[in-house]
Amino acid sequence: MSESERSLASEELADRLAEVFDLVGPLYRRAFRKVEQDATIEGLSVGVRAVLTMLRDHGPMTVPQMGRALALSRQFVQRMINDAAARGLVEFVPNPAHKRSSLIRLTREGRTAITAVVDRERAVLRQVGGDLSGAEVDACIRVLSRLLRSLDNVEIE
Amino acid sequence: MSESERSLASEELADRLAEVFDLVGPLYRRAFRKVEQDATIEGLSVGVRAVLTMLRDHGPMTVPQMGRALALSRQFVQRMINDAAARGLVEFVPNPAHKRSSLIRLTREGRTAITAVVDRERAVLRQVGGDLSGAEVDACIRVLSRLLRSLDNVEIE
DNA sequence: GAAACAATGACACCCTGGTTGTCATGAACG
DNA sequence: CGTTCATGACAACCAGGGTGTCATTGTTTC
Repeated sequence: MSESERSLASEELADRLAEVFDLVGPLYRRAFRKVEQDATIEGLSVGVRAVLTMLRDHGPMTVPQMGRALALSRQFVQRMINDAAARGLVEFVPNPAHKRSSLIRLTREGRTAITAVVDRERAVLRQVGGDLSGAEVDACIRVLSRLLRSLDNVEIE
Repeated sequence: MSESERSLASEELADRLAEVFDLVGPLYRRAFRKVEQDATIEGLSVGVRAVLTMLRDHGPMTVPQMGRALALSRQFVQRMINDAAARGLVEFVPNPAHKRSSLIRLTREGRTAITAVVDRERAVLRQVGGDLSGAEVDACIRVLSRLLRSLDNVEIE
């Protein structure tokens, strides 16, 4: 592959990736509203919903860890966690690694609540799937993950 | 494929799609910040940037059309457009179809500004592309489009 | 053509997600 | 140790974005 061909290809790829970003905005907003409608039934704000799902999929973690994983400021996550803790959805357990920063763990109530929300969302997604193949969805996940990781380094370079 | 197999498959597909959504949130936030840093150089807010790209890719459209396309309220889009118009980035041209609602069109200044922003973003994306294949990106676009469309109907059904 | 209805623009108000800044404290590490 | 780094707590603030309302102008239907 010649130099010009390569740059042409990466040129076009960049265009397609831009298209991906153009989809992410609207998709985020629509999903946001859907989640908002949906999670408020359990009395969860969008922010709380996000941290609870994180804990559900990832097991106990510290607040700063979650902030990084969700691309949210640690202070914001802290607020969400404090809120969740005040409602008994989440509890603090000692962290063997860092003594100051305790691990956050779902309580049984928390697990119940977030599971209810997520299950309801999954029910919607099941009908959505339609003719999408597993391979396509996998590719999508790979592309998005890659984009996510690359935006991490934006400030560094 | 038996009934149980099909439902198993759609069950699993739903899980993967949920994964996609979990990526959309962080990705949106990171991209948002990147755009913020980037577009403020031209003095464009994120909202203005969104409507200008829309006009750039799609040609002249009315405010309500853009609202639907971007999953934003028509009032919000209107504000962005008025803002853009006040700075001469955009102009109103008579709409043959609807007499009240004029078409919004990029001015030359607007095109210049948005092109500068988008080009700078593309430069970043070019390096990001890496080992992603065109097919993967296409699949990603298809999946996201599908999700977007399906969330449209959420309130209807 | 008039009357009813739908869509647009304009303006005001509000909510909340999310950041930044600061400070004090406790951990890690030379 | 002293210093530096990470965490929690709290406050202030910003801006994206929605909703509600009104007047106006189209559009439609009888």
